[in-house]
Amino acid sequence: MDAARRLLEAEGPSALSLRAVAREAGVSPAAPYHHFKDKAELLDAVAQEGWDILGQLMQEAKAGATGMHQLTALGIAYVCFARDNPALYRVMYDAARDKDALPEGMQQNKDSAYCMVRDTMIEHGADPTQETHLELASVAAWCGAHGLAEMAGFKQFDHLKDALGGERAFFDAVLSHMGLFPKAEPHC
Amino acid sequence: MDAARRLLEAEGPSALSLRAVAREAGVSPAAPYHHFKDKAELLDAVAQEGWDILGQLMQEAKAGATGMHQLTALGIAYVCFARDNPALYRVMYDAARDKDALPEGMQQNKDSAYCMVRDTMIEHGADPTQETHLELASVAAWCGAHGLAEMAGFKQFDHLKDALGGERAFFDAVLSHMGLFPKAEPHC
DNA sequence: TTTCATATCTAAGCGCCGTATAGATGCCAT
DNA sequence: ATGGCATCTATACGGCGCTTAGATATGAAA
Repeated sequence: MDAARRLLEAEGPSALSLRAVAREAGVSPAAPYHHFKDKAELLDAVAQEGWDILGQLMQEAKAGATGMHQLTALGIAYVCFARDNPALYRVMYDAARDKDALPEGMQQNKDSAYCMVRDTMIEHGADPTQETHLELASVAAWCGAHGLAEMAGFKQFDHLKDALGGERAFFDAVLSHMGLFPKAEPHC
Repeated sequence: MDAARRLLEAEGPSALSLRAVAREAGVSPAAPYHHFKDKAELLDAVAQEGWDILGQLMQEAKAGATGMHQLTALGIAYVCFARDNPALYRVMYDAARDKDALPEGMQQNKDSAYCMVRDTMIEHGADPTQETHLELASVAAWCGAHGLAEMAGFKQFDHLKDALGGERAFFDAVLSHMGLFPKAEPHC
């Protein structure tokens, strides 16, 4: 898995073949099959690690903000993670797509990130008895952040980033345009 | 390209190999190379067709709504397209990602869809002189719709769809939670 | 009508991929 | 000392993207 993460960072997701991972780890092409059922299971494990790391980053971001700004901090942390680890982020979503159910650990890590959004909304005014409305708001926030995360790297937006004074400001502006994220404090 | 589209619908994007396309078309594995430089170029062509179709659907959706609801109609049309053509939608974004510049025709088709959002905002009150704000709003709407489009198929949301009385209502609710899309009219 | 360029295709092969099988090696508890 | 277990290798199969070399048809020019 170390080899897989190394390869992913260095060469991107298209270079992440089982054989390449084995080469990087210095073992034969068949060796990984004694640890993972198939390639998908290896990718699942990498993805789960990714959700774990993302969860920690979001936790830290939340701790570094106050009030409703915590929500924006979560969103920014989410998008920055995707920008800094584009290949890993894609593996994480590829693993989640086209699957009836996620592997246990991955579902847990993913849920914990989602629940952080939900909990933050409750802590700052959302009515926890209006379950449907609360979930909708969380899902909308998640969708918005995910959409921005996927597009964050598009060259098309470079002039907007410049006009706003940086990528960070761009993320903040887009998120705050979606009703759910208040404009962030200027620091960090 | 007909063979490619057929395969894409029938077997999903992972089955879309050049050789499979050639088989489906009834020619040798090398034949496609006389029409496309490589596999990516074939996928680009398929993606461009996809943007074209999506643009038409959005145009029709806009024509079928009035006032600010046109914006929601665009969003719903976008998300429904992704739900009905998940494999094609992925090819479209995979072709757009990891590329410095899109092929000419694809960029045009993609821009025309984007401009429809922008224009609709201007037609219904957005100030066209505030260029940056206008673009931000359009980008935010695009991100939100894309995020929802990618997650539309997640099993996790099934209970929400049920609670709201259908997928369509779910899309509408999520989009309207993002500040930019007013709640749609009940029909269609 | 012959000739020749062009478009389209096939056949064969390269190296890489995911995966399966069979067997080797080392370690640890009995 | 022995047997089970975890880990690994060697080898092979078919599919993949792609390349090269050569075949076939078509249509314009001579």
